[in-house]
Amino acid sequence: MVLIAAQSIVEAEGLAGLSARKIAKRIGYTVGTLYLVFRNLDDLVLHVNARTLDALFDKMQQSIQKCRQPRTCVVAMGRAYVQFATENPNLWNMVFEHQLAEGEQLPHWFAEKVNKMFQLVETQLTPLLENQSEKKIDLVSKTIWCGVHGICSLAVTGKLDIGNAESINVLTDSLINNYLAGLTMAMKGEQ
Amino acid sequence: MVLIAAQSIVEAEGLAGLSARKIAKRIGYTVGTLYLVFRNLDDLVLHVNARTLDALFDKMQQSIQKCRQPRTCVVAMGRAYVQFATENPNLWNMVFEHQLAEGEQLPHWFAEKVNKMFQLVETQLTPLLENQSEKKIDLVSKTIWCGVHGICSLAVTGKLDIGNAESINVLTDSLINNYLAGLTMAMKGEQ
DNA sequence: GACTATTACTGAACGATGTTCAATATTTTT
DNA sequence: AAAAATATTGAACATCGTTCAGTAATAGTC
Repeated sequence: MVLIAAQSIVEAEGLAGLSARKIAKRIGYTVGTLYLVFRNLDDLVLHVNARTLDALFDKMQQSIQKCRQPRTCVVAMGRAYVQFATENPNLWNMVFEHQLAEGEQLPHWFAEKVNKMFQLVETQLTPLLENQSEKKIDLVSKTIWCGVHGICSLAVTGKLDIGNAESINVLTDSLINNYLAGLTMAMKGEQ
Repeated sequence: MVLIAAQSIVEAEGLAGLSARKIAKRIGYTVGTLYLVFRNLDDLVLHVNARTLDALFDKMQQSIQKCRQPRTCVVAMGRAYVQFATENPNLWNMVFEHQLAEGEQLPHWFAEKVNKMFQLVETQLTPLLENQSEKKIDLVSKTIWCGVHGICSLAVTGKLDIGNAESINVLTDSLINNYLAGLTMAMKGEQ
């Protein structure tokens, strides 16, 4: 209940519009009750973010059902990521906007969710980088995903004038396709 | 005075640690005075961010003094961007973390500063993409810069376990070099 | 059904936040 | 010295996250 209420507030008003009293009012309870369910607001936000990551993971998994080649699968996942971010800007943004207080650190189950998503990318990339070390595969998937994330990030927050929704896809396609092209070319050169 | 005080607070404690009263105390004034200088805290943060962008621009401009080839210049700028972000994580982070209230929108002089930085990248890329349209050059420079930004963003905020400082440079180099390699290959194929 | 133990929830309180503005102090001009 | 202009204050307001003694509701036991 709390999470659903918090989620809909964030969807409408972003992290800045979220407050304990607003959540409580929406579910018909008082503020104190929230602190019987969650340690504090940080903890609550973390759990909303967990749901967002789960939803994002599902979208990305769905996106690779119909593709055959590894390269097109990675592009499909990139587009799924972009689509999710642009369709749920406030929820997606909060995952990265939110920072824990000085002493605190991310719980392990949160890092695991992020890792699970990376596995998805790595799995697709592995056949493309068959005779490469695991370290190299890790490097490549992180590079690609950081890149896609950067495009989303600047587009969604409006810090960079990227243009309409389609031009975000153009950037993403360009990034993934050319990067992978350059990479496979470099691999052939090594052999 | 206000900006310098605010800057040093953000450097030490991040945007979350910044408050009007804390700035006032540091410069020996009371809160009210701040509102005679800036419209509100958003406005103040915007001006701190402007200084950060100026400093970043300088670093990037310095970084291309010693390079000859366009490709190595772009890599040098990427590394300069990464270095600045990792050396000034809180200041750099605030530029992207901070969001204006619902109705407000970024002043034009802020967008211009961002644009000026992009010009730097585009200028370096132009000789590499000689017979390409301006639109294409724009696409390429945005793709590269979004990518580099994504790497920095996830590394600095700690959302993704990237490892030591040097491995960020490895990611950046990999991104730029392979992307540009794939791109120039595709261009040759077209001719 | 009456009594107890357990759980669920309240709402007032605390300190800190951004923001405003009448009142006061300081400086400059006449 | 008086007047005008500028600079600064500090108390007030609404809102925020967070806590916790106290009350209400439920479940369990005899």
